[in-house]
Amino acid sequence: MSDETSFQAPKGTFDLLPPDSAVFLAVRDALSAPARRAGYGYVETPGFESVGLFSRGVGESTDIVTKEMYTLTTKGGTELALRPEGTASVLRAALQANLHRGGNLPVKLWYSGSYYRYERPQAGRYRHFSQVGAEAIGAEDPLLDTELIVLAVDGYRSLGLTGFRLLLNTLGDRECRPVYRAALQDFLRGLDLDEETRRRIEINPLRVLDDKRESVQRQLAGAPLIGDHLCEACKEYHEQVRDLLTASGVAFEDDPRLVRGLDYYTRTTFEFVHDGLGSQSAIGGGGRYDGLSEMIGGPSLPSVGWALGVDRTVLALRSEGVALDLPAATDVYAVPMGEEARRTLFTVVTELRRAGVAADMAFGGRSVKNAMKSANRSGARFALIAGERDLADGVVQIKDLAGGEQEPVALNEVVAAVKSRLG
RNA sequence: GUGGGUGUAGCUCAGCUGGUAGAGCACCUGGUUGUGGUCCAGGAUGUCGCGGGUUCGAGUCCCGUCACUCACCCCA
Repeated sequence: MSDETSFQAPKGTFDLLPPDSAVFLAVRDALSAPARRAGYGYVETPGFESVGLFSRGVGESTDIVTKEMYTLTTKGGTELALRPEGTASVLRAALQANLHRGGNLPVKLWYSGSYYRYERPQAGRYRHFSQVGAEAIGAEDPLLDTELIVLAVDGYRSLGLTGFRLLLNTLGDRECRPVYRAALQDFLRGLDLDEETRRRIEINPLRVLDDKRESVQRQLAGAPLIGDHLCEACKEYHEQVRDLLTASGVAFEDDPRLVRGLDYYTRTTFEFVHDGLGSQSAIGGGGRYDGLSEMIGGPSLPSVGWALGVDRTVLALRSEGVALDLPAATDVYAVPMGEEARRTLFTVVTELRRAGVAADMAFGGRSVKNAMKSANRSGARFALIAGERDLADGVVQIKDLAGGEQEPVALNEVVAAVKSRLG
């Protein structure tokens, strides 16, 4: 569009710029706050990992691994991939640092960052996106599954989001899932499906269940469901999760077709969906992954976690018309008239900042009218105005920008006066 | 990977069956020689995405191309 530069953000990416960027920061903060209050510690892992971590962890048969990864080969020949999701990396980091041997399981971690998938962009789906995640590693306890779900719900609610639903399912474990898988395959092989889907039946038949094409869904009407094939342990576990959620005041919908796109999930899976994202619907999702640690070479560490989409949550908020109540970035804006005033007010602004007051001023020798306009736009509650006459009297004018009242304050009392007015 | 839609001022968009470009908002100046937000008056702004074709003449029609966008697929 613009000829100002010949470069633009790569396809499927977007820049976060003021003032909207403040909303993203606030959403990121709000989504992680419940986890931070619940004993989850911050973890940060590299933006790229060995390709093998994802192909083994996320699953060879998933679309994420087969066609959506950005891969690269280092000069030394190492195959790396930009991370398409967070769980595998976080578990790898925990294993590498032996966090699970500290004796206090589960290891609870939260994180936030950028993820990359090579897909065709569309509303709510980007090649570079942002998630907040939380993982509880090394404990098998329905309370923990419930805790995570509650934390996510609290995060959404704290933002004022109301139009989301929680879909819940269980995928069974290594006992009952293979039996179900075989039964499902038998059923699916008898259907009229395209080539790629037939291939999927052999590799990951559960994924066929959440195919959204109507031609496929119509044929799935009589498909065997995991619920009828669960072993006693899984059935019991799932019932407990359901009861605990209800007791926690969290509404959910049982969705026996909910599979999710990553292979590592076992037992509890869940997804937060919202209707305001165009064709995309998930604003967050997660589940239990009791076998993942072993899949990437670690010990048995039953775990559960989720990832919440920051961009998608912002879209969901917009679609609901929710405006976050963000405080103005600037409390006080200084408007100097003349060179001496510029120096004096700069000193005052610096003092204010050091005293913890968000302060800014007009730079570049602009006209008073212009500078006052900037003061107004900054959202500041007060303007500090000073020219030769004021400085001669040893004062600056402090003006309430909402009401318009203005009064002089002695230079050496400005910080105290501002602080008392700001409350 | 496969389809559809759209590219005109900083932004959102209008521009009829082709006659050489407009609105609102934003911006700038002045009314207010040291004061914003309201009001009034005035002002600047476009290779009409790019390339080619048809035509006396193309923002408008045709072809190509690029970009953006929505959907399939997939997921946060």
